[in-house]
Amino acid sequence: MAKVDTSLVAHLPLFGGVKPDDLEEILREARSARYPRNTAIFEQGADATSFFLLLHGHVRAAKTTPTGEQIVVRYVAPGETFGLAMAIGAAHYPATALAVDDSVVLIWPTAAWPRLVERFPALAANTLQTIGTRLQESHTRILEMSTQQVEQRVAHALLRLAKQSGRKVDRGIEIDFPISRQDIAQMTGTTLHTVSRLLSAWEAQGLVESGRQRIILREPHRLVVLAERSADSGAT
Amino acid sequence: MAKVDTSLVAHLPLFGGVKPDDLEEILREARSARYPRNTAIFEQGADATSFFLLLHGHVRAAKTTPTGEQIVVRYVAPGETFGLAMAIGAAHYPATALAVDDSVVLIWPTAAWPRLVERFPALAANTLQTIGTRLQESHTRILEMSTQQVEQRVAHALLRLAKQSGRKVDRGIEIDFPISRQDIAQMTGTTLHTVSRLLSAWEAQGLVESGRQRIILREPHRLVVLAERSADSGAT
DNA sequence: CCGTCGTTTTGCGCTAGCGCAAACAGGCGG
DNA sequence: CCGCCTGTTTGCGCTAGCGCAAAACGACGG
Repeated sequence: MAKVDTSLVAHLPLFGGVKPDDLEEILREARSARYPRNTAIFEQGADATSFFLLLHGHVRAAKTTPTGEQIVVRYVAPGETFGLAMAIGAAHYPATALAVDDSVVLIWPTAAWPRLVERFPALAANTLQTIGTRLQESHTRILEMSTQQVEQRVAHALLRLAKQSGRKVDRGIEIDFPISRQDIAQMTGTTLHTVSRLLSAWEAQGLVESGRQRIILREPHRLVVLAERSADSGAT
Repeated sequence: MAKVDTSLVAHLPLFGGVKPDDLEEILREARSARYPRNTAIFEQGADATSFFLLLHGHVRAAKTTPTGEQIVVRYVAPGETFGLAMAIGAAHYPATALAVDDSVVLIWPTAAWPRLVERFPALAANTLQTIGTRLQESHTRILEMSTQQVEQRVAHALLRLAKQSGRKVDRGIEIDFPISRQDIAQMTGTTLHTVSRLLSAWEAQGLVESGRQRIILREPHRLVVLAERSADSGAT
């Protein structure tokens, strides 16, 4: 079904140390699918029947509390895997995945994972690496939430998004997918109101330029300074 | 050097699916060491020369910011691995490990990991599982920090500690290692003052009993109720 | 038994950021 | 072109929890 050229994915971390022929075999087990903007790829709590590799687009992974509050776990960029519930021994997806942009993914059945790992141990090693990196990032996020003010956290979040999915435009660096104030609030543990106020203030200072689900960093360097600042003085 | 009986560790998750003979071989590569209470096992930022398996005692993994603030990443219980920097592709330890109680650990040189994984792929799979679980827990913690009040977070933290390392005593469940108000604050993203106030209030209500680096949950069930509560009424 | 040091308790004032509410704006479908 | 829907902005008041400070406590070594 899926006719994916190996050269498109061979360089991805997931396939590091995998021989071309093997890669071909691995890809044979996958199918590809397209998800239009704002469609769910899987829901939190659903059976983890598949795992995914994002080829194009952007996906938001979000976790919901029993009472309905949400946090954004991460944004998935092209080339990254997601929905790896099985690799970590979970039978159900721990989060919801939503295509925030028209997206194309490769899909493997969860059931294929044990066999693949046995035949190609590099997959396990690479995945371990990936998950480990994410764990690190989670810890960093916890550290930030524990020790930094909202302003610093939001600045860091924007800088990270720009680094991961920034597109150079004439005015600066634009975050390359639709993202709302609410989303940013859910990444940083604050409210959309506070994010809105911050962005307004930053816009007035020429630090950013933003609109509906759209943010451009005009002066990344000044934003870095702001993000680094510990807990002192106010506006310029 | 280390004469560790395989039967002591064979049942641990890390060695799931490893044959007894293989286990013997794996253990031959390890040495054991004892760390007295309040000694560092490794420091954040140091070269990740070894990885560890805790046999007895308790270890606190903590991360420090450039400005000196700390958070507790987790408490390691006997049977758990720690210092897995290499498995996740980090050359340096991302946190500091401190023996909070007299502790005994098995130590493998980081350099042995690739070879071990190659010979015993189950190790990689098991470690992936472990790291995956920790990632989940991190996300849960982020969710809590984003959506819950301090009181709920502290209650959850205590319940988790009790579950992981609780010892049944006549009065209730005691957390089985020395832990200060400050430590709990660093686990929940608050201050030792606030934790102290909460514990005082809970003690007055007979929920807990506590002293210097010592906490006993007297009414775990009522604490669960408290932890679950969303954001409403006050004291009894 | 006493002194010392780390931990805990508690009071008090303050403020970052939340919560609510209402107005506003931009893009899309009809 | 109009109306609607979703996202954004902004004002206002409030409070959870922080930060500082000081005192009390308790364990341990000498």
